[in-house]
Amino acid sequence: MPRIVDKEEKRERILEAAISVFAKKGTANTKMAEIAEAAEIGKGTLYEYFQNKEDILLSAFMYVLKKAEADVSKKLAEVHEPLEKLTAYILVWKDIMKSDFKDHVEIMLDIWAESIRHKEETTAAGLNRIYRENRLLIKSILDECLFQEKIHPVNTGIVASIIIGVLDGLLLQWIMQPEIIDIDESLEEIAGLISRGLRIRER
Amino acid sequence: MPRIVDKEEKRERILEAAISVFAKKGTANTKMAEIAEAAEIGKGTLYEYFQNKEDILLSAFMYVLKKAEADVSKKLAEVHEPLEKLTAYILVWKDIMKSDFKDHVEIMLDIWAESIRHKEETTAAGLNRIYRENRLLIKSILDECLFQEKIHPVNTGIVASIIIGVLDGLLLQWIMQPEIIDIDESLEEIAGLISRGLRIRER
Amino acid sequence: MPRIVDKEEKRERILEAAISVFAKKGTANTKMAEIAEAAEIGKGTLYEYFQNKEDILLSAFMYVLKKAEADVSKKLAEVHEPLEKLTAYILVWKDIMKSDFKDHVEIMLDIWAESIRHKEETTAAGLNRIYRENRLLIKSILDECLFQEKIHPVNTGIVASIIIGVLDGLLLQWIMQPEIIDIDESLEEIAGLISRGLRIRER
Amino acid sequence: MPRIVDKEEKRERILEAAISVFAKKGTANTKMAEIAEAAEIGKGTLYEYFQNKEDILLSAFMYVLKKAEADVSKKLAEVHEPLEKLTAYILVWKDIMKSDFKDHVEIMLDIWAESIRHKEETTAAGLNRIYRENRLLIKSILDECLFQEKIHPVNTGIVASIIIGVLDGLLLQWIMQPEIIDIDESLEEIAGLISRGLRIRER
DNA sequence: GATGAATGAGGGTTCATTCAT
DNA sequence: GATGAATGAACCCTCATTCAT
Repeated sequence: MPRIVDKEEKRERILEAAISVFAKKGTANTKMAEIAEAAEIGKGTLYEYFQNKEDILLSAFMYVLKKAEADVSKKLAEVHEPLEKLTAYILVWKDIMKSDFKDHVEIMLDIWAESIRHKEETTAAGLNRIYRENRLLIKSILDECLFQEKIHPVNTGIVASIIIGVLDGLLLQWIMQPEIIDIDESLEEIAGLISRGLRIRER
Repeated sequence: MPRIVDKEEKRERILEAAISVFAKKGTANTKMAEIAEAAEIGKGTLYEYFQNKEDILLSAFMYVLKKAEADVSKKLAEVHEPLEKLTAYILVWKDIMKSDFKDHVEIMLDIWAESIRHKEETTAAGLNRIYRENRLLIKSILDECLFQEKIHPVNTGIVASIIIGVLDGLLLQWIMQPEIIDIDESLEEIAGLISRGLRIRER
Repeated sequence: MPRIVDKEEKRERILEAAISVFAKKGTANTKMAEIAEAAEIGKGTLYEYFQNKEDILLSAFMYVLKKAEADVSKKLAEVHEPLEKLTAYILVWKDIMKSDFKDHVEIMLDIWAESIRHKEETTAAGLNRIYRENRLLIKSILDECLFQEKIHPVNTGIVASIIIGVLDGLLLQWIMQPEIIDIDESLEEIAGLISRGLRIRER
Repeated sequence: MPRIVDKEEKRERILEAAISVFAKKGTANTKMAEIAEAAEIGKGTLYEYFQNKEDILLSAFMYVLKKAEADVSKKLAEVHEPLEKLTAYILVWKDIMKSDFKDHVEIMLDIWAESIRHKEETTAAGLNRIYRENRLLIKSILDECLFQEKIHPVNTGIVASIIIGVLDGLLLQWIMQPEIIDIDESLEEIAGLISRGLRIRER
């Protein structure tokens, strides 16, 4: 009997190696040989675990998102008051951003760019699903706030997009100019703005 | 000196052709031959006007930004009241987004992604300069608002980042899912949020 | 010594699997993995029974020829009159052609092509031996006919080549356009032509 | 203006180089780099004239056949008596065989083998067309012989197949064992056999 | 003995760039 | 100045073979 290998675990090891190379070189400039070298396996072995480069890229992307999603749901489950949930959501993203996600985001940009062009295909579908799910999540939190009369009446769907948008947008600026953007202070300011903009002041 | 005008004009014609191909295919998947064909010139001629592919990409990028910048300054010059300026800024971007800029943005994502990796180089420098300038522009508007006691005391630099961020972030979502994001309504809601969040209510 | 029998039998099972894959895909396009799968064994096991791909190909070829040769000698042994032997020879080949040999021939073409280039090597030697033996077989039949004054005086060696040639040639056409070539009628016509061309009419 | 090139002529130069390499190495073992080297051009240039390796192979094949076809029709045009036409047909093939066609045939075998597997595709279609056309040509000659009562009544279609078959079959044997097969004598014997087998003896 | 995970040499193809005309 | 024919470095992927278990 041949070598026994935990295929799933090795697949993840390869993905993590791939992600670090993608992040450093850019997806288009990353050679299969480099991924193999980073994963400390032979070039050919990559093809035992993935169909081709595209498949590695997509898988890396999904891998990153799954991890982030897991973080988010875990943190949100700890909070119950809806307005606090909103704040919690923003703060989880702050943590994710400040973790190794920073590297990951660099890949996501490549995939974003690619997705925009191939709007119908699987990669784009994955990204779109993520956005949709996050919008729905935030919208449901906002709806609950609204139901409990904690916030002014607003189009909660649109505000959800806006909240996601501001997180993405700040992330971009921070990635490009980390020395200029103070991510902690910025996200607190956002939380404040949203509070003041949305919350009904109790007297 | 008509020669020079001709040269410059042809360069721009090539850039516009390049942009449309970049937008359709993605910068990495765009071949020099395709740019040449779109510009209705010979492959070799490209090298009379640009040093190499990289140069075309960077030039295309700068070309797009210059146009957008010109739009912004023209519109802002028409308004004088600082809070209105803020609204005007947002609305100009709405117009830019809804114009052919949509194609351009798809290129910018590629360049964004590339810039993030080559933080020190010219391309990234260009992008960073744009962000810095826009942040400063908005900050100065906010500072004026503050000086005139139109808004609550906030860290105007950070709020500037946030405003740019939310515009970028919404743009991304809109590009990917134009049928879901209502860009007009969203931007109005943003204006509202910022108003309510910042403005000092006169009695 | 049952071990040896098992080994030999497994070898043949592998060969038959290999032949069916070679026939379907062509020798050059057949992968070792495909042979292993068809033989329902592991890839590595192939190398327990054969030195390498080349060895499998050559062995498959020899295996096919041995079976055909056995058929021919068995049938010829049943006939004794020399002119009838000639007809019998042709008819055996008709049966062989119409059996699973059709698949086998597709392999032989590959080997033919390969043999032509490596005229000195083993594969070619095998093929040449077969041709030589068959020519000699037919020549001896013809010589006997001649001795018994059943046929006109001809160069029996050359006529032997011609008879083999026409069988090969028809086989090729039939393989390629089975719906156009009626192999039964054709071979009967050949028998007729040879008869009329060679036989001395008794009065 | 760039280099001016007779594309059609260069294409043929490449084909002839390709044929000589195919003949020496076998189609499957021939590397694009080798073809390029033989044609004294760069590897990339091959792709200016052909879509891919397959295309070169098919084109080489057609090129060979076109030349042979031209030879045949030219020779047949010189003869008018139908029985002589038959002999002429056989003798032209003898000449073709003895010319550089020998190399070409080695390629044809590869294509034959490949065609047999891909019965529906273009390569096979080309080969089948050639066979059909040659069968029809010979059949029409035989039909004329029959009409002029020069030969016994036979199924001319089948006899046409047989004649082609015997030429192919002898060619194969001759290619593999040129020192054993005397192609001149063999073809004369064939002509004799056909004569005696078909011709009505005038008294 | 049997296996299939691992490998890397090798080959087809692409494409930015050059340069003769 | 303009062109596109020519080029070859570079890269993705295949697959025969090895070898640890």
